[in-house]
Amino acid sequence: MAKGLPKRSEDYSSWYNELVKRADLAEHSAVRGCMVIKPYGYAIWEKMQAAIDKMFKDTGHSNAYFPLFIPKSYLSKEASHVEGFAKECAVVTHYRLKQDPDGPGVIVDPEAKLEEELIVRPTSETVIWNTYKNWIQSYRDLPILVNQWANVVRWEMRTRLFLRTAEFLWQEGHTAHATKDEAITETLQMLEVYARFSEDFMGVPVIKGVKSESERFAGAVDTYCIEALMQDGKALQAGTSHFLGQNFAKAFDVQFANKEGSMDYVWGTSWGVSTRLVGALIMAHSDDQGLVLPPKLAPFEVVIVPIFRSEEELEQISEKVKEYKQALELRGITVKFDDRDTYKPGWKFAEYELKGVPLRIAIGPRDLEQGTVELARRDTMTKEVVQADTLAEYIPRLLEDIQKSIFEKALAFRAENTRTTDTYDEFKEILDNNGGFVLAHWDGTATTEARIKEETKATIRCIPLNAEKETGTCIYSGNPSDKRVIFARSY
RNA sequence: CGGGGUGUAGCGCAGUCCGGUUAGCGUACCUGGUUUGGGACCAGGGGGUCGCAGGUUCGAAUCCUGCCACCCCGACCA
Repeated sequence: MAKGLPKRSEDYSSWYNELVKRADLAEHSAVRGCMVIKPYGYAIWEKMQAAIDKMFKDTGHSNAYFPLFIPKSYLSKEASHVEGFAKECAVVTHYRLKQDPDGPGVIVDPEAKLEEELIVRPTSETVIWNTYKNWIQSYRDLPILVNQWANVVRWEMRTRLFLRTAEFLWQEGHTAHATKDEAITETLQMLEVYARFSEDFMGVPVIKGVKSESERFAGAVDTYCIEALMQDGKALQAGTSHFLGQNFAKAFDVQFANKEGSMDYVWGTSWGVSTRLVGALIMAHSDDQGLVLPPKLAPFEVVIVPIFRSEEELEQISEKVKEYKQALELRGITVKFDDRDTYKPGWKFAEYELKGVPLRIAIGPRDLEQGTVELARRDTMTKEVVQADTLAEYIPRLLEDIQKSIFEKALAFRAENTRTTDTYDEFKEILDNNGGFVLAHWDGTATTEARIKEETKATIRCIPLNAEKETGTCIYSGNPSDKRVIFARSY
């Protein structure tokens, strides 16, 4: 039977790629480095968007939209920002095509060269700050709390479905504030929003922290992040929130008259999460059977599979199913009834397991007689027969339980794969044998960080916000350190 | 851009070393029948510029030359 996925434990990479394709989430496009997100995969992203967007609205943010193209000169206004992004940008140089005089097809019209090249946005700080300059005169215009849902392009050399593609979908929030404190508060608030989303909706536990200087966003004063651990022991940065200081305000000359009547530069933040979260979701929970989706993000939470021999039997079942389905939908549960006669029940079972549907109800003649249904949980792969009239009551609780236990399983996995060490030898041994997060002392220098990265491929994922003060010595240099940081190999 | 690999039916592959009828297998697809509580079975059927271009040869998926594409590992990164 050639239907199974590659084993997760044997070849994580193939397992992931196969799963993404077989669960109908996405595929590589013919266009270099780009991805086609298929309807089922996109439905998950839409669920994420809806939940995240609501959290933004609840914290006072509004959506807006800024241009896809950035004039080259904008990008060069903030020195470190350019340096960070210049290498990976797509550039528009012409605005017209014409018939090829030497044959069929079209060529770029050399007459139609742009005066100034346009960069396809890799991120929008520059266009947005250029716009904010016109929006802000006085402290009364502040704060500006804006988010945009958009696509961005980064010409990555190597791509992986959802985790790294040349074009990806994301949201980027860009806020402007009158004071430093307010901007920092905003930065941390949004980090908290991301952490809550990840844990409460995705069921993925994360560590909140701040990036070391070398991992910092180009143009930021501080980059905060949430770091998640995948099942292969590698870390994944799931979201970032940047305190920009006055860097972009200075680069774009965004000043305002403060209460005291003097001019001051605006303080900024930016923060984002992307379709990479779908990748995180897949890698955090799925198994050899396929995807495991937390109910809150599943395109549908329950699938009903009828088991029938004849048209009449299907009709009888369908009648009951309509009843059950309605009762569940009244409770806000999304239900899909798959009454196709072109696929057999066993095939459907396997298919919905591959797609990670949290709960499956099977109902056949036997159940009709006894007023029962068979309930199967995707996360634990357990089955039980329950009285149909208890469903409306029982399923909402069960879904909550699934949501919770998926998170707890991931949390337990992280706990098992988080280790503490004080020696470099053990550090290397842990990375090679177990992977996962390694808590170790670091002397705070970029040199040490770079050496460790070079020798072990592990990077400092973050300096945890809740790190306890603890004196120790750097595992690499032996120099003093006052707290442990998190190392891991990462995506 | 460096190192390795692969291009043959929608997908996965064999065949290439050592050239030889009509290019094959699994799966998917279509038709008919029997089936249906864990990816059904039987029978029949359709589907191929063998990555592209050129060359060698009576004859090329197979040998030679050039090109292209994709994948994996590295550098870059949400």
